[in-house]
Amino acid sequence: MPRPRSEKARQAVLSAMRRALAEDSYAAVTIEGLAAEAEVSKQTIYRWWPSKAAILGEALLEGELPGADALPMTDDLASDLRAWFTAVSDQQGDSASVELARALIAVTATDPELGAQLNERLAAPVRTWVATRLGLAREAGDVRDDVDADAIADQFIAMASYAALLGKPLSADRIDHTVDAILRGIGA
Amino acid sequence: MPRPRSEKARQAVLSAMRRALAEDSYAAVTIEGLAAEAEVSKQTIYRWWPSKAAILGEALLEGELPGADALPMTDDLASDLRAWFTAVSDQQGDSASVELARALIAVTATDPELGAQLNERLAAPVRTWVATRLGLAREAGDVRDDVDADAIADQFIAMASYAALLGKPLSADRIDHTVDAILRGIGA
Amino acid sequence: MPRPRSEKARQAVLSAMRRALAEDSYAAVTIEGLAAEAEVSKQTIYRWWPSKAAILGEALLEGELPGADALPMTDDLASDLRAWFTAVSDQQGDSASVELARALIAVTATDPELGAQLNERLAAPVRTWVATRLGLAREAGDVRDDVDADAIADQFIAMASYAALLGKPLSADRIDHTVDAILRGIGA
Amino acid sequence: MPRPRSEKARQAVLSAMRRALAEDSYAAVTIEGLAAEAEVSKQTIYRWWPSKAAILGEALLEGELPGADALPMTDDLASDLRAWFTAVSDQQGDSASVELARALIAVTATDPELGAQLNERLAAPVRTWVATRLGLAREAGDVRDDVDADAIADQFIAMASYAALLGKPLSADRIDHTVDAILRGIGA
DNA sequence: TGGTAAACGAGACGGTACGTCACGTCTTCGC
DNA sequence: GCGAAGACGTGACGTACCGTCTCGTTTACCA
Repeated sequence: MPRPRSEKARQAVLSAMRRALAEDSYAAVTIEGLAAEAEVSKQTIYRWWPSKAAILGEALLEGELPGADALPMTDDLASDLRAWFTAVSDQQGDSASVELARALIAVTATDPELGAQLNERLAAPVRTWVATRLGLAREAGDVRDDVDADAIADQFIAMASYAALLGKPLSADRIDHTVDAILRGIGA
Repeated sequence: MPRPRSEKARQAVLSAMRRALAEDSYAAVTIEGLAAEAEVSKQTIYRWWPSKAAILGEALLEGELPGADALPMTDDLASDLRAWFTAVSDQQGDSASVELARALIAVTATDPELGAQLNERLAAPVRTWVATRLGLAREAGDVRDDVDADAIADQFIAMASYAALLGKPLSADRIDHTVDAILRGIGA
Repeated sequence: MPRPRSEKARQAVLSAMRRALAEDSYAAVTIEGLAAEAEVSKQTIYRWWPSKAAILGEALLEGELPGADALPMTDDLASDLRAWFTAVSDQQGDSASVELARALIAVTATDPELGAQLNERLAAPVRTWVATRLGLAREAGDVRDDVDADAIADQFIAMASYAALLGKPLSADRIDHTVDAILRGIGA
Repeated sequence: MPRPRSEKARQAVLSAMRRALAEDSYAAVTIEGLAAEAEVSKQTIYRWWPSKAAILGEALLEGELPGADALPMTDDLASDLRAWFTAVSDQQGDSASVELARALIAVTATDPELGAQLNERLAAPVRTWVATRLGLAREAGDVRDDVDADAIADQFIAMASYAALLGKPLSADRIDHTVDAILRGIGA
C-alpha cells in the first residue's frame, strides 16, 4: 500500500556507482559519496542494498557485461575466437570498462561468496557461447570429441580478467599466437 | 647515534599482516589492528611503510610466493606442467595461501601500479621457469620453434589467479585436460 | 462528505504518549514510536498535531493534572494546606505522575511559549483554589489583608515542580514545617 | 607517555556549549554542532564526555553558577534576602543565564540522576549561605530556633528555578512581599 | 444505495544527527 | 633519538527519527 520503490532513485544510485568507478578505484568509492552524487539519501541506499558490493553487482548486471557482449558466431572458428579476444582487448582500452572489471575483481577478492554469484552471471554468456560455438565446430569435425568447453571458457575469462587486472590488454600478436595454440590444442 | 630500525618490529608487522589475512579479507585488515597485533606503535608502521599495500607487498616478498615455489624440471614436460598445476591446486587447498593470493589481487585491483610491481616480482620465477623448461623442450624438438613462453606463463598465472580468486582450485581432471591441450597447442 | 477525524486514533496517540512517558524520559519519546505504539500512521499524527510537545499538552489536559485534583476546602486552613502538599507528595510517589510532570517541565524548558500556555492551564485551578481559600481565611480574619494569593500559589507550584523534577517528594515533616512557616508568614 | 589531553580543546567545547545555549534551546544543541563550533573533532568530544548533558554539567561547574554568586552577608537579614532575590531576578534578565538555567532543568528532567548531581553542586553554595546566614540570625535572636535552613534554601531555589523556567523573573514588589512573608514565617 | 472525498495504515523519500571506527599526523615520555 | 602510547582532526560507517510525500483502502456523508 505504501509508495512504491522509486525506480529513479535506484537508477541514480547505479549510475552514480558507474560514474564513481570511472574516476576512482572501487575501494575509494563510498556510500556517502554515492548518495551525494545520486542525490539520494543514505537511508535509501541502505534500505535496498546490503552492501557497496551489492550495488556494484546490480550495476554490473544492468550495464553491459565486460567482455560478454561480443559473441561472434560465423563459420570460421579461428576468426570467431580472434574476434572475441580482440573485442575484449579493445574494451580494455576504455578505462571505464577496465575499472568496472577491476571493481568486480576487488569485490570478489573481498567477498568471494558474492563474487562467485556475480561471476556466475557475468561468465554465463561467455560459457554458453563457447559451448555452442565449440559444439558446432565439433559437429563439423574441426574439434576433438573430448574437448571441455567449460575449461576453455574459464581459460578465456581468466586471461581476460588477468589482463584487465594488470591493465595490459592482449596485443594483436599475442591474440594470434594464443588462438593458434588453442586451436591446435583442441583441433581434431 | 640514532637507534637503528628495529628488525623485530618489522618482522612483527609482516607476521601480523600474514596472520590477519589468514582470518580476514585484505579489505578488513586495518593498520590500527596490525599495530595492536604486532605490539608496535602506529607511528612505527607509518614511518617505514607508505601504505597497507606496501606492507602486504613486503610480507609477500619475504614469505613464500603462492604458486612459485614448486618449479619442477624433470625430463618429462607433460609431467612437469602437471606437477606445477597440481602444486598450485594443492596450495589453494590451504586457505591462508588463498587469502594471500586474494590480497595480492585486491591490492592490484585498487592500486594497479603497485600491483604490477608485485606481480612482476612474484611472476618472474614462474616466467623464467616456463622459459627455461620450454627452451629445453624446444631443443629436444618436443615444442614448436615459434612458441611464446611469456604468453604461456601468463596464461598459467592467469588461470592460477582466477582459481584462487574464486576459491575453486583446478581439479585433477581439468589439469590433465588442460595440460594435454597446451602440449598439443605448443607441440612440434 | 469526507470521513471525520477518528477519535479512536486520537485517543490511541494520547494514550501512547502517556504510556511512553511512564517508561522513558520525554526526550526519549519519538513520534515514530508513538505511531507504532498507537498503531497509527505517522501521517495521522502530523495531520493533527504540530509537534511532540503539542501531543504532550493535549495528553496532559485530557488526563489528570498533576497536583491539581485535590483542592481541599474545609474550615481549617492549616489542614487544607497540609492536605494539598500531602496529596502532591503522595502523587509524586507514583512514577508515572512524576514523569508526566517532568515531561511538562522538559517541554517548557525547550519551548517556553508552549510551556507557559500549558502552565497557565494546569496551574489555574491551583491558583483559583489558593485565591478562594485564602479569601475565605481573610474574611475569617485568619490572614493578613495584604496577602498576595498568586504569589503564594506560585510558590506552592514552584515547590511541587522542583520536588517532582528532582524526584524528592516533600517529607511529612518538611510539609509541616513549611505550612507552619507559611501560615505565620501570612497570618493576621 | 602519550600526548596529554588538550586543555584548549576542552575549553573550546565548554565555551561552544555556552555560546550554543545562548542562541538555542538545550534540545537544539547537537554534539555535531558543538564540534564544528569548537573546531574540535566529534571523536574528541566522545573521548572525554559520555553525553551532551555531561558537557553542560562541566560547563556549568566551570562557569558562573546561576544565582549562586551573590551571597550577601550584611547584618540586616531582610535586606540580605531581598538582595539575593534581586540578584537572581536581575540575572534572569540576561537571556544567556536564563537559557543556562533552562538547560540545567531540561537535563534534570531527562536524566534525573545527573541532574541531581548537578543540582547538588550548584545548590550547595546557596544552601550553605542560607544555613550560615540564618544561623547568625538565630544567634541574634531574630529567628526561631526550629527553623529548617535547608527547607528555606530549597524554597528559594525552587522559586528561582520556576521563574527561570517560565522566563518570568520575580518583580520587585513580589520580592518584597515574599521576603516579608518569609521573615514573618521564620522570625522569633 | 451508490459515489465521493477526506481520513486512514503503510512506508518510501531526502535529510540531520547519532555514536563508532580507522585514517594519518602530532606530541610526550621512557629506554 | 627510536619507539610505545595515545590524543588530535578528518571523514565514512550504518542507524534512528525527522517531517513530507505518495500509495491503496476504508468509511461516513450526500445525492
